Amino acid sequence: MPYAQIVLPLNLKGSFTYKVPEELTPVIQPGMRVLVPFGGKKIYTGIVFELHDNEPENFIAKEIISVLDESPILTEEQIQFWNWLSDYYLCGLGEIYRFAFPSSLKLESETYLKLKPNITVDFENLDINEMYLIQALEVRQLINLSDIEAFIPKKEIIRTINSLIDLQYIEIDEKITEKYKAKEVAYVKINESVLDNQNLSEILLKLNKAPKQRDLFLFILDKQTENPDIHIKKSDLFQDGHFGSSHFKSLSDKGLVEEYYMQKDRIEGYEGELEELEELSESQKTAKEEIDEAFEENKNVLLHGVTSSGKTHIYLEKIEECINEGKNILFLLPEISLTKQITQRLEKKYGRQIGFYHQKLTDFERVEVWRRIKQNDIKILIATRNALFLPYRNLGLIIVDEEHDSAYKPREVSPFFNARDAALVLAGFYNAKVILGSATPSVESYYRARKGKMKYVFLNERFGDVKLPEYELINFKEAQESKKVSGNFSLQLIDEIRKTLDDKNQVIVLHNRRGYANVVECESCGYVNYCSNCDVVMTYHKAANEMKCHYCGQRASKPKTCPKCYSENLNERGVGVEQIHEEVSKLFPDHVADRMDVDSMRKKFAYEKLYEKIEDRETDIIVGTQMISKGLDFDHIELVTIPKADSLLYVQDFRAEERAYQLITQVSGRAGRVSGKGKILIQTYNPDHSVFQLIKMNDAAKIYKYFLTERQKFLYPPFTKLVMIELKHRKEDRVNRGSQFLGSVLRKYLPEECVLGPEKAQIARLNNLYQFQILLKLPRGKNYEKFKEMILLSLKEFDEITAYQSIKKDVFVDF
DNA sequence: AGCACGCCGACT
DNA sequence: GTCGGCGTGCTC
Repeated sequence: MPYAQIVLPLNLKGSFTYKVPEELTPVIQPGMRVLVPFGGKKIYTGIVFELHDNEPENFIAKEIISVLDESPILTEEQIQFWNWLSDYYLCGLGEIYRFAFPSSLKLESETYLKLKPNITVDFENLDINEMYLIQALEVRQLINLSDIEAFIPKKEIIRTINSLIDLQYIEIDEKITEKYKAKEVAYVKINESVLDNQNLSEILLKLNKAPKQRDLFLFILDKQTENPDIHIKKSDLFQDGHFGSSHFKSLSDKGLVEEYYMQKDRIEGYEGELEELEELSESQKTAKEEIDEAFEENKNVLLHGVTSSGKTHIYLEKIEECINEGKNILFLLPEISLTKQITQRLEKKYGRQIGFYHQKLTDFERVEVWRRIKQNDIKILIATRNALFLPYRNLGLIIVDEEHDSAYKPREVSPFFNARDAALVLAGFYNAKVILGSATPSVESYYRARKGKMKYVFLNERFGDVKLPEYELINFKEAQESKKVSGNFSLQLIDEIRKTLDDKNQVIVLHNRRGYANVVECESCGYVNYCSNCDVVMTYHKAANEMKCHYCGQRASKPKTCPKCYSENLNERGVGVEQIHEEVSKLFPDHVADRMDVDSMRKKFAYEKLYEKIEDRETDIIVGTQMISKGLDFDHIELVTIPKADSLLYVQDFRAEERAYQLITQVSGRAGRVSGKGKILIQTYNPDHSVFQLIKMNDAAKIYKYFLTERQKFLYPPFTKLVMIELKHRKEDRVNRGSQFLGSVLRKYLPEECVLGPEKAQIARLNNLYQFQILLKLPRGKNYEKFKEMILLSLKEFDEITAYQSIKKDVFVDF
């Protein structure tokens, strides 16, 4: 098989064909990383996806420079998974590769070269470039590929390196990886196989000739048996000068002890005792049995458990079972800041078998987790969506917590995929099971479960007989008419808050809109402050005293007079959370009201500080955006209020009502977690709105039935498949015409009623790019695959027009 | 995606 | 006279 299909970390579709040099044919395998030249002077780390012997017809394949792995870094399951993602989400393998791998695992021209140790170079047979490079390496030891450009012509670089690697003079240095190693602390332990064999006396006998080594061995063994959960720092061994590192090295060479590296802060968490699980309540037991049944039938599970029903508890049981079967677990969360509770409970029990993987890790930390996963060193990985790409072995269970959360499919980063749906597919490749958990499942998952494609498990009670909170609707219109209001608060609402505060309990006020005022408008001439990069009005932030664009982040100072007509009558419209916070502070001057939104939480540890403040009950009222719906599990919050609930529904999105329901239900879950006397006050102009009425009834089956009926009526998912194509360009005219053209091509291949648009995007210009959208509403079922091929065909036809090539296209499947 | 090549305007 | 803007084409 002298040819290989290589995926490169570029946003190009498909793979590239390279020739496998003869000496590499015995070692190369799909899933391994290789170094390949690309486009004149660049070198990339690519991945072998396929080996074959079809000589390309239209070009001459370049040769693979070297193979970087001894065994495939991408498992077979991952290769299947990547192919699926690429097919399903219409994205390139290169994009997936880019996203999936930590950058140290895909070094490019930043890759460093070094001389092989102990070599004698025969300069006679080198050409001039090769000599330059060797000489440069003798002086500098490490050189990256870009540096080489300074003294070797670009076109000669690859050939020169190639030839020197062939001659065994130089090699690739993984310097970047090693550079980070210093940040970790070395720990030591007795080799596990030694402990298993139990033939200690034999070992000690052999060590008798080396008393220092024997003592050291015993010292480590002692510490380890004393408390198996403790980690022994390598540096501690040598502290009193009794042992030296050579003693340790000898032991390590004999295979008796080994060292391992960990981040320091990771270990500090779980020095406590092991915690046994509390027993499950009756309803939890039933739920767990239902899950067991489902797994036996090879079905995945949607665990719909109301807030505080103890879903985590059930997860823990399943995790334990899974570990006992020798399988590993992936625990997915929408964002890593939510790990607190689950981590605390798991760490006590599983200690060093837990790993974390998320967007905030440094590159080296990511590589470290890769290594540990590959070595089967992590049993439970707590992670965000980017962890779907790790080289798992033995994966037995994936838990997707808060499965409805939109953080599972962010719109900003390509490739665009929904981690929840991808997890289901990935699990399939590993023959692993999935539990999707949520108090407010997405309509799609609910439907899937109700259709029998997954098992639906409903946990309808809070743990420990705690009652669910009660909902009450306040008619703000009536309150206004009878003059029983103060600002945005009805007197009834104020009264309820006061009562709660008088009882020394805490109150949450939800207002899901950042800033102080949405718009600052000139009363004389109507001027409003637009962002210069986007077609969006800027929001006034009083706390920071500036105007902010919530889309591109641009900031500007707040005008004192109208920049157009110099009038001083600037009017603020649209209520933001800062304003609600201000009102609350004025209404309850004797109580502490804190604000929680992305703007006030930007400072380091701001979140932690506020969290503690709430925990210590130094804060009485927490005013915040949707941020407060997550992770705030406190015992003394008894009242949740939503003064301007209508704003949750005024969003132009077919999921707006679902989102509103989810947000309201999630914040509601913060109330009365212990007392069972939680109360939710929804203040609205439309108390008769179905969504509010249904929330008040607190009947999940009914509200999902309502959502599903609406979706069916207007042909939205889960009854159709949505694909959205977004086109962007700096020139409005260009992208306008381009999208018209693409629209006409799509209409040529797809049924007329399936193609909607193109239309200007809701934000017509973002970051100086004009955006147009085409929405495809496609039927589910067999035809869908055909239609998707038609989409690909249309995009290809579109790409053939050179004038449109500079238009950026993003395709969102399952929009 | 990145990069080279090539063709037009505003500068030492 | 050139520097540098970006439109276009190509990468196994």
